[in-house]
Parts: sequence; structure tokens; C-alpha cells
Amino acid sequence: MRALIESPEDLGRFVQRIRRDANLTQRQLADALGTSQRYLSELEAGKPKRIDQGYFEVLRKLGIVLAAETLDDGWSDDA
Amino acid sequence: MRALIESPEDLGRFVQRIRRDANLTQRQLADALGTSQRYLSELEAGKPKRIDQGYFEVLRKLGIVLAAETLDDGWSDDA
DNA sequence: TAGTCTGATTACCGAATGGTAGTAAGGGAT
DNA sequence: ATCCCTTACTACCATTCGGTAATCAGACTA
Repeated sequence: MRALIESPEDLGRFVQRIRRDANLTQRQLADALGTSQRYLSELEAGKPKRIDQGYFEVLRKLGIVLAAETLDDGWSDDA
Repeated sequence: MRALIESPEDLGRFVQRIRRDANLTQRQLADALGTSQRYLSELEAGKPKRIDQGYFEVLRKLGIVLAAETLDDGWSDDA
């Protein structure tokens, strides 16, 4: 599964889909990840989160990997 | 250009590389993006940032796109 | 040497996040 | 209707982020 992430909402929807596919409740997943049900609720809703080590822990444990790619139309200088 | 992002540091290095390839200083880029030089310094250093709309604005203006992918070895239950 | 530029870091402070704990809304089943 | 599960939401409060502005260390040049 793959999806472009262009907003907090995009990532939230992605996480929610993974969780539901795994048949887990927010509380179950929160406990397993060592976070809170509120955190997952807000994350899935697209509320701004801190991108720290724990954030990537959540993604990693869900089997989600983030990849950054250049569109080659941004600040390509080489004037 | 593409790189897996597994930590704040990974993303910081990626952004820094884009900026340097564009021959821009932190201050120049910060002004262009409407943020602060301190913000870029910390972002590139891998300090935890808020992942909000402005965060994706920075990435977008840099021509960076984030993609989420499943590794199919996380919580895939579908017993 | 002094001057300049870049990036990292600091203090101050307003704003936002995140934890716990509790609660309310909504749905499903008996 | 009542119970139960799930999720969204709240209050309280400690922690942390982000802006401005200033400063410091390092590199490089004349």
C-alpha cells in the first residue's frame, strides 16, 4: 500500500486504514505502542503532531515507512 | 532523488541537501518560505518539529513529496 | 589582523502539544 | 430499553515548540 502524504490529514487517514486493516481499536494500538488513545484519535483526525522519535516509532511498528522524494521542479537551481 | 525517512534526522539531512543543491543559505530559504532561520537550522539538525500545514508547505515549496508505504510485515493480521 | 558570511545556539515568551482521567455521542447486540 | 464497545472530546497541567533578535564559533578572504 502506498499513498502520497501532503497534509496531516493524509497521514491520519493512512494510519487509520492500517489500524483498521489490522482489526485493532485505538486503545489496543495505543497500549501496544505505549501511547494514548487520545493521541491516536488526534493523529488519525489529522491534528498537528510532533515529529519526534516516538512518532517514527508509531509508524515503524505499524509497518509504515516514509519516503521523501524530489519532484525536480522545486528549487532546482543550476541556473 | 529519494530517501527513506526513519527519524527526524533523516528528514533534516534530506532538506539540507535540497537546500545546498539549490545554493541557498538558511536565511535565504527561510525568507522565501516565510519561516525563520532558526527553524531551518533546527529542522536540518533533526530537532523534533510540529507536523502541521506549514510543515508540509516547507516541503512542498522545496519540491519534496512524502510517501507512506506499508512494509506488509507490521500488524498485518488478516488471519 | 580585521571583516564578512553562514550556521548553531540562546533568552524570552506566547502558543500548542500530550499525558491522565473522565465523559459524551454513536452504533450494535441481547 | 439497556448494556457494552469505540471514538471524539474535555479539563487540567507539564512540557515543548516557534518567532524575534541577539550572539557565538568557524571558515574564508584580503
